[in-house]
Amino acid sequence: MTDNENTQEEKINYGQTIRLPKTDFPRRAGLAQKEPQMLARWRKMDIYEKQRAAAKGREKFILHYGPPFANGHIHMGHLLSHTLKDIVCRTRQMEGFDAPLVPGYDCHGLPIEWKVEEEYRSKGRNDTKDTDPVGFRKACRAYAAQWSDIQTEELQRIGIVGDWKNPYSTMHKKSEARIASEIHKFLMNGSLYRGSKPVMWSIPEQTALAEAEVEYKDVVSDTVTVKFPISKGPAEFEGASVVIWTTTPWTLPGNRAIGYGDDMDYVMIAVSEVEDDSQLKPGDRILVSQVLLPAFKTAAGIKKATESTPFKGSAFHKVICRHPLAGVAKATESDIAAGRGRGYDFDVPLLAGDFVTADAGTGFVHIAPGHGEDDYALGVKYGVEVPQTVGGDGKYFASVPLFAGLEVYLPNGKKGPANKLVTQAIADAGHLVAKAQITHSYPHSWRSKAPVIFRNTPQWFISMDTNDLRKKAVAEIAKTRFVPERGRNRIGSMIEGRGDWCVSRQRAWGVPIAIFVDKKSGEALKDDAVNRHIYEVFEKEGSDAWFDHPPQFFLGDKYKAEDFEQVRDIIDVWFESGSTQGFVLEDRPELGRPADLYLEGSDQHRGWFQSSLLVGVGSRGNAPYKSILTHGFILDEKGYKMSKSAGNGVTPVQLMENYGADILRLWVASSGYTDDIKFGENILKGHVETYRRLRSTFCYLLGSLGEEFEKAADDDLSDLDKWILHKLRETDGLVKAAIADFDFVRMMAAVHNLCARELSAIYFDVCKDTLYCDAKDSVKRRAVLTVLDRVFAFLVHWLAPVLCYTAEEAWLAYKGLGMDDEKESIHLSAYPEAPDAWHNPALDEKWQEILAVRAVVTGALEVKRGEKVIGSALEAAPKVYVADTALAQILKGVDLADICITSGMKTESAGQGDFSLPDVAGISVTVEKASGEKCARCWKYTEDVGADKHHPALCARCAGVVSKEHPDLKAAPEQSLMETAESFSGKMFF
RNA sequence: GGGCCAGUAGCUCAGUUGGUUAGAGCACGCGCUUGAUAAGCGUGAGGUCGAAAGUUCAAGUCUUUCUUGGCCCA
Repeated sequence: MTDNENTQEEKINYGQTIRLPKTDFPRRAGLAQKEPQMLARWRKMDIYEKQRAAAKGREKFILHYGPPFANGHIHMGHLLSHTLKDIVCRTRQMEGFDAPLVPGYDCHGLPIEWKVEEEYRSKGRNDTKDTDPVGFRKACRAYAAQWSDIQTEELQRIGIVGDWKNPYSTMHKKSEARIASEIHKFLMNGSLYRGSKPVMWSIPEQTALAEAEVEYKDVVSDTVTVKFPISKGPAEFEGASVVIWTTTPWTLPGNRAIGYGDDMDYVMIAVSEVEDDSQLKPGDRILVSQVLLPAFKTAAGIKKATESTPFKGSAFHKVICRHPLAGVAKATESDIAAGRGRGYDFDVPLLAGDFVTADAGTGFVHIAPGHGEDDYALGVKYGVEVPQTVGGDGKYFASVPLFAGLEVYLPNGKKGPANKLVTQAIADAGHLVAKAQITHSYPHSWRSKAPVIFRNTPQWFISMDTNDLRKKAVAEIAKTRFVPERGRNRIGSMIEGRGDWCVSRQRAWGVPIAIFVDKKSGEALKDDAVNRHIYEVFEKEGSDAWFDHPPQFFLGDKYKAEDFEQVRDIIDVWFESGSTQGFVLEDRPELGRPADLYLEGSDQHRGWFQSSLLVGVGSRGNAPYKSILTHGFILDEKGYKMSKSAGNGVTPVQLMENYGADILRLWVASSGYTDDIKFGENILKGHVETYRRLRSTFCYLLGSLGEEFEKAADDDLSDLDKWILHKLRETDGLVKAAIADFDFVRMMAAVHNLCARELSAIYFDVCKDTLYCDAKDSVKRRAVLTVLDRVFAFLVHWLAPVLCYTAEEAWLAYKGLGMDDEKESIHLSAYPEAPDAWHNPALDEKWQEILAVRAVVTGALEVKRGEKVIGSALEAAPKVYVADTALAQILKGVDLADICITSGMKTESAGQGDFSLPDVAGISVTVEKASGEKCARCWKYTEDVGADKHHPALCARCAGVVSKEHPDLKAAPEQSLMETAESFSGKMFF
């Protein structure tokens, strides 16, 4: 080689003659900037409407969207739930269903009522929800509307495709009319009844309070220990007394039972010596918890007593006591007329309660069913009377013997005389054992700071059993598909164990229980005509009408308003949400009932899934859904519950601005929603890496597919090409199966694995030489391009439901369209078909063997690379020793050098190479350096470099291609490189 | 306190009816390439499967207890 030749060769940059991938689809995503543009384009082209039009007449897949509460910005939970809904709808739509999504908002309810009250106060307004209910409701409506709009923006930013121009709302007039009429259905079929229930009640505010409206503060309370003499029971208990301890003596007139623990240990003591100031006498026999006995003796002033052997609480089964005030109240005629003639002469049964503990007191719990949750539940369970003893004004009702009209608490929230007088009465009756004071935590009104009382109030209930609601609901659960399956058990046990549904709330912001009660009979008015009238008025005016018009307006001519009480309670918001099956599924023409799927967080087993089931079964006889999908909750990176501060610290909106919605969507799709999901920026960063791989796969495909080419015939595909088609079909099968199971982790894993293993590491790598260096129109090259085209088609569709922005971007790049296009969208496209002809398990098996050989070769190359014998694999020409003749035959049929990207390859049937892998038996490899020279264009070492005198630096193959495709380009000194490059720029790639 | 559920490499997940040495991708270390280059390829190291006991020839898988965490209740 002379110096002159060298100079000439260096002038030709053959790199200009190879076809490197080229595309406008950038490797760096820039999602935060690009996504809003894409979103604007989708809105402009009205993608949702286009989807509907494209899918018109197709079988429907109906996901019923549960309404988020219109109060505040969206949080990570919304992101999870909505993204899952979106992925479900998009996959079904691509499968060929018409999958509409109608979003909606839950607009009524306490939190909004609160916020508006707060606004009223901060503005110093004098009107309240009581003085101007309609004005107050208007303010609530405006508040909910404002947040609905904000959430609409935020949810769309995630990429949720749905009817955002026309969402449903629980506060629409039609919705309110429907909600009221759903209640009427329960009224008419006899399931709705008026009962009573203890609620937390604030006397200064004259209102019931929800758990969220109370705060617990330490207060000093009077405590009393009281004897209840046993009146009926086993002989050994005769003459003995049970003792209870309570911090609310004022509830003792409401006592109707005593709770004990079945498995707790009790003793009977006989008092023999007492302190001077003790209320007990020698000879008294007392039943008390064994562990609490020492404390009891101290409290009661007992010096000496004998103890029985301990026994279990189950011994108290069917034991009856007398009330400590029995026989004290004398019945007058007016007492008898008022229904209190018995005084306190009733049985006080001992009942087993699982809430009884030996933590404090005596091991017996005083049960006043009108004054506590446990008490009420236990009372109802055993059919014990639930007396009403204290009114909303904090005074005992006139019907309460001895204490009628007495104040428990004063209107200013201070203690009334009740505790003192009740205690005195019991002492007078000889049943007070001890009194004291303790400091303990007690609920107070969050607003007035006054202590609350538990009091029984009239409420409206839907019976679980009158019309077999429970039984039918359980039967419907058996017919429903649950994803994951354990949801069935969870909701089932809740339905089986739950009490009647309390649907009334003493609130201002919601739909009223629009019914009338006959003042004489106390019965609710059941008249279809009245109900219809109410419905029609609500439909026209909204449920504000209930507070706007006089009762007579609704009652019509048939009834007189003065004979009826207009119920002004508000319907439980859960009942409203349960009614969406009416005003959304049934009323929206594009939807239908039952829905194919309800999808929400697992907390909705008690919430929406249950309320929808009960409304559906109670009014229509069946469940409103065919299947239920539940997802877990979002935890922080350590697996702990998201704290408020952390939750507020990172909002989906901020994350989308930093990472892009597609990254978050990928995180959702890649996380197993059947359990709780951990979230944090480090976790997100992991998914960013996955995104990069997927994106760079798109990038490479688009770069290769940018040119026009004639598709190759099936017969022209190589075995490797066909194997990729087999893998494509196989992956498609995995994707479709995963979609059927709503298992998006599996779906993404299948797609990502294909990209990383078969495509990037094998096919793309192996085919580079063909794509870059072979003649443009060579069959081999066109075959690869044909396969890549298929690969792109599948990949972009597989990913579109998850990476909705990126897939669209890739799709537009593929079609050569820009953002100004308003017709094309991957989201209007269906999954491509993978022909059965691609299925080729025999070929797959063959390639598994070939790839095993490849693994040995790359292993051997790695050793030589470590020894600095070679750098690039193209510097090597390994010898492969194959003992197995069948495998040797297979290897003969393929170009193993190409597959291993080496310059040469020899296979030997006998002998032993230097390197082998324990997992691959019968294969060994010796790496030798490739002979010949390095081709300046394809970089392979071949013996035929320099065969073409015009291109002395090229191998025969490359020289042929260059001569044909670039006839002007010769190793001629007068032609400049730059001119050459310009002469084929433009036609080369596009 | 009760009901339901979960705990497999640093991270995200597989692990079929109990059956060889528990897998994948990502991250990490090392090397190659510099013609997918804020890319690509190869290769290596990482797990007492939350803990303990039990059943079994054999346990990530079945049983019990404990522990940590979650949801819903009380």
